[in-house]
Amino acid sequence: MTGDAIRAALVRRLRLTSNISEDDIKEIEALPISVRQFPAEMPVVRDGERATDCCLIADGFCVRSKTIANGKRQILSIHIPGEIPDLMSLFLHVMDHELSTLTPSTLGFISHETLQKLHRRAPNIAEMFWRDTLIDAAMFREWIVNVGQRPAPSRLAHVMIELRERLRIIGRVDGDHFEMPMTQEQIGEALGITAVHANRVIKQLRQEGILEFHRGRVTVLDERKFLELADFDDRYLHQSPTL
DNA sequence: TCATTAACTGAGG
DNA sequence: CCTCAGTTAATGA
Repeated sequence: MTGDAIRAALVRRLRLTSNISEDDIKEIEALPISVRQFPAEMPVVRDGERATDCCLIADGFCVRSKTIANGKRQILSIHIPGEIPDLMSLFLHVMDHELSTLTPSTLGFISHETLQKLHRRAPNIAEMFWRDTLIDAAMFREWIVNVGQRPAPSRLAHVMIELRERLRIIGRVDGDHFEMPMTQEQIGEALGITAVHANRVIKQLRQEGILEFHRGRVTVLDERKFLELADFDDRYLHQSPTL
């Protein structure tokens, strides 16, 4: 995949989630990007590392996570093509968590220097990145509520629906199914439960006729029950651009 | 390797 | 007594 295709992934998302102008699109299309391929389950930026670039996902799924002293890992967020998961490293240079791939991924790296110059030159783009970062924080608040307060089946349904609604924006929901390329171990790490319990929860949703989950693909069988279980309100995603 | 399930255990309501 | 969830272990795809 070329730099052009990677910039296109970002532009596509910004067109759908913000009021980006044609001039600003030209700015983004002129950004120097270095492209790198990563295999599945590979760290991209490690906890404690000093980042010099921000990472734009062109293709693949990534997660942000933290690992505690006893080795247990908490997955904090899931990221999809068109997103810049470590945008905050532009101002918080030393990573306080890890970014890693879930699937083989094509990533574009934009230097902090380039982005800082862009911020000064194009305040509208700076505002869009501000907005992205605030939405990121809103998603973390929702994640905390999810893991801290919802029962496990609702936790799973909520994470699934959030992922689906974000995939929908980039045109990656196909009818009643969408990709969630995670093992049950990883789902457990996202929900704060063991892999065995994640399996029990999936089994329960399957038996209740709500969904099917197989090889990283979710198929929704009963949308009404699914929504009710997830207790999902998309307000926190702030999807429509401010008008 | 990952998914599945049973059996047992304990916390907590 | 019931539900939820961790642990362990066996087995299947």
